[in-house]
Amino acid sequence: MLYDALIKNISSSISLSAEELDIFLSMLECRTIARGAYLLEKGTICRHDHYISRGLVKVCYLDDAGRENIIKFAPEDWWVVDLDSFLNSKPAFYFIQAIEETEVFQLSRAAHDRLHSLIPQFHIFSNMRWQNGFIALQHRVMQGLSLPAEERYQQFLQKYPGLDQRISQKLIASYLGITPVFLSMLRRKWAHLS
Amino acid sequence: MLYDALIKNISSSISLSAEELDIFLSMLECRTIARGAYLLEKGTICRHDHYISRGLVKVCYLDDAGRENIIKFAPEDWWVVDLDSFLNSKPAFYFIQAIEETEVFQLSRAAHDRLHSLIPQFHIFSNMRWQNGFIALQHRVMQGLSLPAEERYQQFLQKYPGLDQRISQKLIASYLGITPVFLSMLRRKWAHLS
DNA sequence: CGTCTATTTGAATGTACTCAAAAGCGGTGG
DNA sequence: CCACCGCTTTTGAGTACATTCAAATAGACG
Repeated sequence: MLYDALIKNISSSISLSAEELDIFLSMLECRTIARGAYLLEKGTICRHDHYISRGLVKVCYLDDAGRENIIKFAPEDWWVVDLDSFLNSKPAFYFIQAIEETEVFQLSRAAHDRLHSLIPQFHIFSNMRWQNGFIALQHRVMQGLSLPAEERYQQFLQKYPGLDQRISQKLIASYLGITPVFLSMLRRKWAHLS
Repeated sequence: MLYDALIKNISSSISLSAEELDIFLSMLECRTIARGAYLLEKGTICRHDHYISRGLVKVCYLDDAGRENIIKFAPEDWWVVDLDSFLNSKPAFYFIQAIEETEVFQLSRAAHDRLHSLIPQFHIFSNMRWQNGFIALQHRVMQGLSLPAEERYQQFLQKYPGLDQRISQKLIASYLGITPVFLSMLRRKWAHLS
């Protein structure tokens, strides 16, 4: 069924009754966005939380020099939002763009709030989500500080298995915080060694 | 009073009744640790969540080369824990050490769980804490990827006002992900420019 | 087939590191 | 009070990692 993966996703942290599940599902809007289209544009307010049911998006920001930096990929079964913008109704610092044609279930801020007050279990779900998100992100800070690009690439492969086959090197380089030119040089070196 | 700052800290996200506050405070243990002593040692399980009421600690890990890297400072009024270790009873990857003589209020995992089931508002508090933590950390990932050391230093000053006066350059360098030698060179350059 | 973008390659440059040594500074004991 | 010890900071030289700019090549898409 359409919602199978999402239900499984939610159920890994909380157990909802059939009615509660219905309430939750009824709040979702389904949307399909084309390759290259934006789920969130920089400077606008992030009005929805998104669950990716099919496809792939990237979360990016532009640095002072105008270069695009990818802070996260979200393939199937990932949740994605600009948290600061969503919670605090601030203009988004990040933008979210589809790398492939993507299908999302989205939850508005109003629905999100209603959900938490109607079904307190969702507080637990949110807790899990952001605590785990924090742990994963801390791990990434650590890598960024101490590992050379070569090992960050390995970590990328671990975190997003198979994703290297789905996206361009340019995007991988942007995620790793190096230039595509330098990534290309590394790959040549690796090819030579094997 | 002893708990004033802590109560204010909690009250910024939730409103507790006097009884609830009593329950919370009664669960805390107060502890003083000497300069250089450990609040958490690498490899042991992080059994407490800590609120720093006085002093200053650092959260670090050792990289493959055995170098110490600081991922966060926690001065007065900050909370600090190795979340992954605390939640999942894993051996801690990080260690937490006092830079100055430090006084903490600590909450055991059992107390933490009891608190959340007795007073559901604490779910909201945790949510706030980790969502805000996530936002701040994401900001740090971003810096690590795209900003040069010089601008990371500026961000450090903003995040921890006055802390540069309290700690050695060695520690700042470790937080910024550069060597003390290189930081010293930067400072010479800055002094020359002004 | 032609156009647009991604990737590769090369050369020159810049940023940050290592190693080594000297200088500064704070605390301790005689 | 001074001398010494250990640790931090500074300085210098040489090196490694990653960047920029530019140009050539390869791929993808209409």
